[in-house]
This record gives sequence, structure tokens and C-alpha cells, in this order.
Amino acid sequence: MPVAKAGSSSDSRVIAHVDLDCFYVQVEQRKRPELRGVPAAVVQYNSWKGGGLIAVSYEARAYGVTRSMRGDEAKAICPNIHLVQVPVARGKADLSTYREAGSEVVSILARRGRCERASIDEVYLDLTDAAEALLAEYPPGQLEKKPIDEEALNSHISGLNSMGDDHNQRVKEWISRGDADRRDKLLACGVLIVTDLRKQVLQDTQFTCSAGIAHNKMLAKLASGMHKPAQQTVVPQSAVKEFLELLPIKKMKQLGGKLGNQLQNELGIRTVGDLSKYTEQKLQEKFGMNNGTWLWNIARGINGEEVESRLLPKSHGSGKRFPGPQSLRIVQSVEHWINKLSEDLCERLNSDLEQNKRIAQTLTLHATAFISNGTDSTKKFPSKSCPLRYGQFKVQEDAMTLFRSGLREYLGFFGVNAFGNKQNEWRITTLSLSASKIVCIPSGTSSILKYFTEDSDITASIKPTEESERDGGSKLTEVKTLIQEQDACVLDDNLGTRALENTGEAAPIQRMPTILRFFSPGDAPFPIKKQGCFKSLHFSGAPSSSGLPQLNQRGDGAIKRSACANSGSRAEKHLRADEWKYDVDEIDHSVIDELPPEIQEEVRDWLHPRSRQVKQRKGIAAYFLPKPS
DNA sequence: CATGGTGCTCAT
DNA sequence: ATGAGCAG
Ligand SMILES: Nc1ccn([C@H]2C[C@H](O)[C@@H](COP(=O)(O)OP(=O)(O)OP(=O)(O)O)O2)c(=O)n1
Repeated sequence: MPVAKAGSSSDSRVIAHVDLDCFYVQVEQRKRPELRGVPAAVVQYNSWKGGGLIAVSYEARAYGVTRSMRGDEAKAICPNIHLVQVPVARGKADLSTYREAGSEVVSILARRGRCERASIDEVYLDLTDAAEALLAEYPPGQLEKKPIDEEALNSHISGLNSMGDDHNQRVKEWISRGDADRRDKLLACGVLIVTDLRKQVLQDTQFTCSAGIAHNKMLAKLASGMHKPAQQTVVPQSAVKEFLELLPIKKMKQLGGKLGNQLQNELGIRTVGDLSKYTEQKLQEKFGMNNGTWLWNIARGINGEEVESRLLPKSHGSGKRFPGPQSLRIVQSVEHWINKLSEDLCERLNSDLEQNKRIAQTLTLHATAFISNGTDSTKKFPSKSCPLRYGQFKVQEDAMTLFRSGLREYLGFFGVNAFGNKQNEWRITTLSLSASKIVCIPSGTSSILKYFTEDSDITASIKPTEESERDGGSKLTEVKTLIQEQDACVLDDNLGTRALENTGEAAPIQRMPTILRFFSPGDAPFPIKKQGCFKSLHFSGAPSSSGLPQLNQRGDGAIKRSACANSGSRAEKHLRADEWKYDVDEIDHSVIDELPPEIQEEVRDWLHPRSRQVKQRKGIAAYFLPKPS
């Protein structure tokens, strides 16, 4: 639910929200220009009632065609409509072309300020700095001389109601008014910047978009929806009250569902104006502290939420529904589809690794089920998650383990197996796999290859194992390629590190990928005296409040000599006679303090995100250091 | 159990 | 870790 953050009506940030027009349709229109200017829609699947519409062109909307409508239905009310199918891969809808198109747009929109990818086709921008800079170019008295793109004059200015013949003139005056409120001047600069950005998006991608410019995210979002398609709207502070007064609360983000209904049904609140009549305390009593404060603020157009700097998604998911007679009845069917979903997911994880140097750390399986004879059966199939191990085969295997674990729990609640044997009466109607807790591989890394003079060292250290060969050795090849071509490498635990088995009968596997960070002597941020000599920092357990890994109670700070010969783990096998390692769960903070001062900060940074993000994981990070004297 | 496929935030 | 809610 919404969380109230600091904010005030004197907020002078310049925030923009940009939303592509009927996005998937535009993607298809770019590919097939004959679809431009005609009623068109993107539909996924088509065997059942012509499939379902997920994006509709504005020409088709004029006929009453809407999203979620069936293809047949759309044809009925708009016989000329062109229906374009979503690509299908591995038996499921494949949205990758739209994701890629979305990325094209984001990379353009991120050019002028902090940019937050809010969805596949929307971003928020914090243009405050750019607007300030632009304003600074035109000191008092010079504003009228500011060159204004003709296109900017088509902007809509909330509170300045007139689309008459003098519209452009009035917009021009508003933008260049010398005696305007400073905040209005900043927004005017925002308008110019956004005009420019939208123009670039059109030039570079052929996509049109709509935008809103205001002092916060909430208002910018509302503004972008006011005039579409291919238009932009600015909401100056002076227009906020009137802008919100008659606005139905359901139009506000977060109030389109249950909370919005509650406001309406329990308090009779219909518009934002109605909402603003309640005290903060009253709203808090009714909806909790967070919601209460948030509601009180948004009713006044106050929303301090920051634009996060994030251009990439925080998770990847692949799922499919099996409605009606398609429901899955046997484990083999589930396995078939889990394999397909795993392929899809792994493909995207691999792209993310290649393109963005990121890895996902958690795999989650979601399913919905019902009992076929079941009279009642509103029971939910539990979601299950486990550490994500890279490699398609392992994802498949782990996902199946998660499924079986979930199924046991699900059936357990029905308890029975006396002789009625409901064991085979379950039906699966949705399956989805997602990969989350995505982190960047630390930058400044370089290939492990540089540590070994002979290639044979590497080859020897990455032996094929039974498991790694089950996928035909492709994983092995993949890792070798990574090591040789990437400037960072991720070694899966399958290639040597120990798997951690979770306790408990139905527990999912608990195996962690191993992330190794290697520096070549020249690249390391500190002197390396002896090539091939490295220390590793092992850490495990829950994070401490300081962000460092949880350390042991003894706190003796012992630096343990590795028992290389006896160790079965891959990482330890890399250790040589003159190598050292720290086991962070056996020492105290002095392990950081002992490092050369100039790298202490970096080590903390380096350890912090991962140790914070994964509880109960066991990880190992390798770090080159001069051998202690 | 016929929009479906995604993706994010927050409570517990 | 898991579920609920919301939105594109
Ligand atoms: N329930 C939804 C909503 C959206 N989308 C996809 C298809 C849309 O093209 C894209 C963007 O969603 P929008 O809500 O922004 O809608 P459009 O871009 O299609 O139209 P508009 O011009 O109204 O923004 O996301 C989807 O698959 N399912």
C-alpha cells in the first residue's frame, strides 16, 4: 500500500511522467506501417473467441473496442479492425519484442535527468536539475528571449482553459512570462525539456507518447493522462486545487481497487475534494497510519515520493494460465510447462547477465490450483522460493522441487487419502516462475583468466560434473565463455561449491550461486604483490545492523589458514599453499580494518548489498590482497 | 477453472 | 518467506 513520504505543497521539483500511446500497437505499427491510422489491436492467442486484446489503437477505440475484449467481439463492433497477434514461443505469449521496444524508449528518456522505469511503457523523470540549469541561462528580463520549440506551444496548461485560436499564443506567454512564480518558471522549463525528449523519442523510435509535468509524481501521472495521444500537460501549483477538486478518487493511482472502494462505500467519498474534508487523524484511524497520512497528503496534491534511479526491471517472470479444460492434471504436464517457463526465464536471465551484468538470486514458483470434485476448495496453492542457480536445467529441477513442495502442502490441507484418494484430483490453472533479488555484479572486475598463466589451469578447475553434463554440457561451455569473454564471472555452485540442503522434509533445495570477483593485478584498487595469491572473504548468516555480515560471537579475529587439501569446495580448491582466506563468520570487523585503508570503504560497499539481501545464504567472495607479513 | 502475462510495493 | 493488492 502507499507509504507517506515527506513532501509539501512547496515542493518545487520538476517531475514528468511519460507514457507511450497504445504501446504494443505502436510497436506493431512500426513493423507494419500499413497498420498506421487504421483501427488495430494486439491480441494474444486466438483459438478461443479470437483471443484477448491487450492493446488497442485510438482509431479502434472510437468504435468502442477496449482492452480485454475478445477478438471476436472486437471484430463484431469494428469489422475493419486489424488484429495483430502477440508472438508465441514455446507455446506461450512472448512479450520480448515489447520489452525491447520499451528499453529503446527508456534509454532516450533517461538523457535529461533521473529516470525511473515504472512499467514497460512508462517512466517518471526528475528534471529538476535540468530545469534549474535551463532557467539559469535566462536571468530575469531575458525570459522573453528564450527560444521556444513550436511544438511546445501545443502543450496543455491546467487551469488555462482554452483550446481556441489563441491557445498557442497564451501558452507561449505562460512559458516565457518574466513575472511568473519561480516554480512556474521551472515547470515551464520542464515543458520545454519534455517537448524535446518526446521529439527525440519520435525521431529515434517512431513512437509517440504523452506526458505530464508537475511538482510531484502523483500530479505528473494524472497530468499525462489528461490529454492523449501524443500530447503533454503541465499542472502548475496554482491549478492543483481546482484540478483535484472534482477528480474521482478512483483516478488516483492506488485508489483504483479495494481501498478506493472502501473510501467510497464506508465514507461516501467520491472525489478528491470529498477526501480533503477529512482530518489526517480520522483517515489514520480508518486506514492506518501510513495510508491515512498518504491519503491526507494526496488530497492536497502533496506527494513527496522520489523518482528512483532505475532503468531496469527488478525481477523477471514467466507464467501461463491453463483455463477451463486446459487445466493440468498430472505432474508430467506440470513438468512440461515448467520446462518451457524455465527456458523462457533463463533466456531472459542470460540476456540480463550479458547486457547488464546482473544476476538474480531468488527463484519463486507461483501456482493456482483447485480440486476437481471439490465442492468448496477456495484453498490457495502456496508459492515457494529458493536460491536461484544459473542454468536452465537447474532452474527446471529446482522449480519442480518447489512445485512438489507446494503441492504436498496444498494437498495436505485437504488431508485425506484414506481410500477416497484425492491425490489425483488436483488441477493446476496457472504456473509462473519468477527471478528476483537481482543485483549487479560488482564493477571493476576482470577475468579470472588473468590469474593463471596456462589455460589448462582454468580448464582443470572447471571440470564437468554429472549434473553439468545433463544439459549436454552447454552450461559448462557457457561458464567457460563467460570466464573468457566477460570482465566478470559467475560460477554456479554446480561447478564445485557445496550445495546447502535445507532442513525439513518438504523443504526446497537451498543452493547458492557463488559469486567470485577477481582483479587482475593491474586492475585491483590496491597493490598485489604476488600474482595468484588471493584471500577470500567467506560470509554467511543474517546481516547485522551495520550491513556487514553477521559475525561470530568469539570475535577473535582469527585469520584461518585454508585447509586447501581437505576442502571439497571449488573455491577452496583454487587456493594454493600460499593463499589465505577469511571466514567472516569466524572473525570480527577487524577483517575489514586490517585491509589497506584505501580499500576498506570499497570492501564494505562490496559486501553490503549481497550480505543484506540474502539471509541464510552461503556465499564466497574472492579478493586479492598482499600476503600478510 | 476463459483476458493473460507481467511487474512493483507493502504487511505480516 | 509468503501473500495481498494494485497497475501497465
Ligand atoms: N492490463 C494491461 C495493461 C497494459 N498492457 C500492455 C499493453 C499496452 O500497450 C502497454 C501499455 O499499457 P497502457 O496502460 O499504457 O496502455 P496503452 O499504452 O495501450 O494505451 P494508452 O495510450 O491509453 O496509454 O502495456 C497489458 O498487456 N495489459
